Amino acid sequence: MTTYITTPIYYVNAMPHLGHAYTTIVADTYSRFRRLCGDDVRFQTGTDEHGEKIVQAAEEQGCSPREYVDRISAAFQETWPLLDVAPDNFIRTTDPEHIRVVQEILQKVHDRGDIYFSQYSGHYCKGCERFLTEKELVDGKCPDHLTVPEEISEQNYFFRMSRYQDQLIEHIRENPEFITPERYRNEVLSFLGEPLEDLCISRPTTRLTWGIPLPFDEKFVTYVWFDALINYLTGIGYPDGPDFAKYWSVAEHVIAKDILKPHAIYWPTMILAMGLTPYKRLHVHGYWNVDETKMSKSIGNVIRPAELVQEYGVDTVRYFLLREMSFGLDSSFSGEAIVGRRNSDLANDLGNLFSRTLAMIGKYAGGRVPAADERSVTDEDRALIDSMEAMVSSYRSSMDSFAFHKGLQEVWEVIGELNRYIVTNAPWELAADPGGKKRLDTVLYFLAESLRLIALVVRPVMPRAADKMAAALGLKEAMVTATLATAGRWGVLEPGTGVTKGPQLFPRLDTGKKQEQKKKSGGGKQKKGQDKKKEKSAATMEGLITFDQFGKVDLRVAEIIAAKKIKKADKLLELTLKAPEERTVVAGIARFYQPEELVGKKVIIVANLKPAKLMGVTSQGMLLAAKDTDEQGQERLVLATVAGDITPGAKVA
RNA sequence: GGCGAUGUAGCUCAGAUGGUUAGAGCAUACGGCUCAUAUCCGUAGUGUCCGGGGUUCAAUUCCCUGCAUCGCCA
Repeated sequence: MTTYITTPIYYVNAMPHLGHAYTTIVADTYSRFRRLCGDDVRFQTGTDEHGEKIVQAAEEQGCSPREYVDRISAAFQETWPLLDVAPDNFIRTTDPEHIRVVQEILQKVHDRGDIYFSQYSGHYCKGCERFLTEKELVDGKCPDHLTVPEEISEQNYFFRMSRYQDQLIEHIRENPEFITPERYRNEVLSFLGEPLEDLCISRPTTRLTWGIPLPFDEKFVTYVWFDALINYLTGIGYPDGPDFAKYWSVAEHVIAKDILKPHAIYWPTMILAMGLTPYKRLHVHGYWNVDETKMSKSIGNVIRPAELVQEYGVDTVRYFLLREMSFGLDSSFSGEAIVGRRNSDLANDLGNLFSRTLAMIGKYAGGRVPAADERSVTDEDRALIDSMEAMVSSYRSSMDSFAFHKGLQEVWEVIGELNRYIVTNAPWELAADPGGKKRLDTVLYFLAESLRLIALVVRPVMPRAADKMAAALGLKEAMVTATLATAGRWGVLEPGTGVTKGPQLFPRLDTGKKQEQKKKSGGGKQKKGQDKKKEKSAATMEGLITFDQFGKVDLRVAEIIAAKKIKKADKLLELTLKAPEERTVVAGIARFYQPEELVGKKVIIVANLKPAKLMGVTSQGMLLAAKDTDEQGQERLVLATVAGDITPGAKVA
């Protein structure tokens, strides 16, 4: 079998973020899974580098488009190894070979009569890089960019997409797996219920030069999609590379839902126009919401993959992303959720299972996997074999249909079963019983063999952890690179194999606070309930607040326009602030600041603090200030302020 | 405005061609074990299955309607 899996090529107007990481980890995991199934796999990702926005971004940074795209593209290429993502090919739309093939295809489609020249005019929004319809305008402005679009009349080349509409509808109807999950297939079909408009595929060089020139008209360059989508072909050597036919016939694309239309409609019609067969499957996933709001640069909650890996480790990040999101739906991302998964699924369930099993083989069997004794195999043991084999097969079908969350859930079900198996068989009791040796050996073999299977199926998701597991189990290189066909069944582990416990697979993630608490309790045994409770609440509370909670605090810059002492209060000053409305705030800073030196200062206030009456004056908010004690034991206090000039009332966040 | 989806335990979600006690994980409470990463195992609880109406012997499940959220389209 052969597999060709792709991510979209990422537009280089942004640095890699969580969304990019998820799509790419999905594709990487799938490629590793197919290799585990013994497939010949080709996995491709890359960057999309042409277009107006790139020119603008480059200008803003004072460099050439070329320099700019090289830099951002490099950032993507450097990110993937950090996530243990290993593509076979990284393609760039500025690669000479790509450019050559795009031109070849344009010429071909043009020759077939599917590209025509036409004039039109409309409201062009630079921010959107497209023409807006009358109805889209709000007060004559682009609703997204709040700018008045330019009236542009121009001639351009169009791709006759409409010609392939019926053929596409038929293809989607006949191939239920063409677009998955089903909701997106329905969405596409519903969109195709209306007549398709032809696709504008060019930009005049008077307006844009950073693009691929049309081979049949040098006064135009190719517009984004026609250039970008073709990467899926150029990356495998279209039209006559030796591997092209082999990989194209099994092509699968992974995308986020925001680029469904280009991939489910533009792309297949383009392929049909070239005389090729459409890709095999399109897998559409949802968004990660970060702390209840969508990820967005302006809110500042962009998650950087590299930072995540540094904080939680690559295996935990990969596991979390794949386990937490039902493929196709949106999910929420939070530090709390990732720590929860790490501690309960990875540390408590899986890590501890390995730890206890390997420790027992060390202690009770001299560190070598004992042979199972045929005659002491029980019904429960046979049921365990059934469970393990059933797990491998359902895991396989879940992973194959991109239900990663389900596949992992199935693996964790047998992990739970194994933890129960240990308790019911109590190897420590068998070890204490002089006649329990044979049964003990059997139980230990069953555990070790089960762990081997778990290490095998977990590999596509957590390659590093799988390596550690394999090493701990003393597996030979051949077993490490084994496939499900050769190693995905019971009884492969050879008795006598030497195991080593090694370091913890997944140490529990503690917070500083929790560790402090541990020290305070002196490590001594306390009343169990109490102690446990404290530990747990410390772990969940962590002393951290969510972005939402922080967002509730309305911090603003305020200018002090008047200040006076409050009679009979030696610490308090009554301040009149502009923020931007006028308000009165009472501040306990009289010992550190004279009223006159404060006027004109721009300070930071909490604007939505519940008003309070101090010495008869109502205070609407509070000032932020830092306080400490100097070497002489003198208290010092300094008001928090802003580093540059800014309008009173400006929000601080 | 049109089309569609979703609304189930504190949280994240699964589920039933309509049929006696509606599920899982996490969280919570209690108990047990000691091989293990203060881990593991067991027990317990909670739900007007979004509101209202209808069909039916019977609806959370089907139909209609309302509300809320979201998506696509215009």
